[in-house]
Amino acid sequence: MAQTSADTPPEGTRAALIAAGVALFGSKGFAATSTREIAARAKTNVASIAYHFGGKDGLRQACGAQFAQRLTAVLQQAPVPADLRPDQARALLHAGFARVIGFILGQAEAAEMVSFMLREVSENSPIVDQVYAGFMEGTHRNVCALWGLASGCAPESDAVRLSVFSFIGQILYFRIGNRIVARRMGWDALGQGEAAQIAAVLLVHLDAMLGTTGKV
Amino acid sequence: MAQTSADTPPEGTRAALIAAGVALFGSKGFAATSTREIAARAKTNVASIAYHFGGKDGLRQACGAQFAQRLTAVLQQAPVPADLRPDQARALLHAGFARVIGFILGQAEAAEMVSFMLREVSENSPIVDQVYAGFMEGTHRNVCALWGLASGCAPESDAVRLSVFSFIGQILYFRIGNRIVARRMGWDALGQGEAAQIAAVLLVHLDAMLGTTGKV
DNA sequence: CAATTTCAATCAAACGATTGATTAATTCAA
DNA sequence: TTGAATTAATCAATCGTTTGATTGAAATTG
Repeated sequence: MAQTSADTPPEGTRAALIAAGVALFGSKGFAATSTREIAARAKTNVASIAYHFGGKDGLRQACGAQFAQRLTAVLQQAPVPADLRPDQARALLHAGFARVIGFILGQAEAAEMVSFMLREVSENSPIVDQVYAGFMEGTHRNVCALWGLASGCAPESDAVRLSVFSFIGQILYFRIGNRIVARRMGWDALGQGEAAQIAAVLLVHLDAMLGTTGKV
Repeated sequence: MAQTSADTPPEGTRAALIAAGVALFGSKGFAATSTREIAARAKTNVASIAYHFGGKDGLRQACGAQFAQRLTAVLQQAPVPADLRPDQARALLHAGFARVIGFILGQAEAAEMVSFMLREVSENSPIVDQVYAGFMEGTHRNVCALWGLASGCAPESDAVRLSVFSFIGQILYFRIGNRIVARRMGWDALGQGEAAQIAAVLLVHLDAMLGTTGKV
């Protein structure tokens, strides 16, 4: 077993395999990616996969773990003070979502990560359970707390929880369907400038949705 | 040849193979689905795939074609009159989206279809080109026309086009991430009742977004 | 200090299993 | 009888995994 400190910094073969795994699993799919192709991209031997992760499935799990770890770092969520004024909560939502949108739509790294997790979700993979319990639910709960304060609704009400999901869905759609959007918009690709333009529209939607949450 | 009218249950080997293909490609992915598994589900022989579609890739294309055909039938879009009043346009948007949401979130058939096309999109498959040119762009343009009339903005403005994409993204997210949503909401699954609850929230968002489109 | 052992890590090569595709024979309806 | 449709059997290619050998740097020993 690898006794290297499996942590943040560059690490060598193990990290290279995970990076190759996320990229290839994300773009081609788990089953469509051969272990030989992963090893080639990571500039190592096929047997390294079995050595470091026990097999192709082990590498898949490691990719899922790195997903949660990386996204947790981006979110850097702080506990929500309960005595926040609505405008303060709204400002925090704006800032937080602006950072998330910038990452999801602006960073090439995010494209691979989202694609990878998207596949896991649609295959109902056990990795999704880990990621959900590990950070998805907590993150969603925190956002709901802010959304509730900003909109004047109960944070855990159905309306708030569903609205938060809806807004996240808007962000992810532009990441997943970026080629379709780019074609329809006449863009060459979804780069930094286009991401900023989308972010501006989405933040307007955020205000609009906050103003009507719970008005069913 | 089997050229009878398209119905729900098996109508022939060809239709059974397409149905099996959409279901399996959608849930497991194209590469992860073997031709033998497809044949078994369609209750026929492996060689039937090559006979009817020329091979596995031919079946994939046929599945894509059926996707466009089926969704076109659901959308049943009529040309948009140019002299529509804003409230009439808004009413048409409400009705149309309500029907689409009901189909996407309420029909089990839609789950397979969306999963199938989702994979094609994230693999940047040539099938996406056909579906985009065949009906995606035209449909989006029609919705933009209504959205522009209802919001008072130019139909082909960046704000309108991006807002329409955003709203579609909300719908698709609940279809794709239905298991995550269900878990967070405490639901057993996403059934008819839950779909109606989501639809209510989304239609509120529609009004909210229509009111602020172009107010960047 | 030098010689030896230990061990994580990587490699080329090979394994059995499964893949999509093909073939020739057979069935079935008109 | 004829042509379309289906079948069982087989093909080469590729899959994930395993194996035994090799490396170089620590750890141990004399």
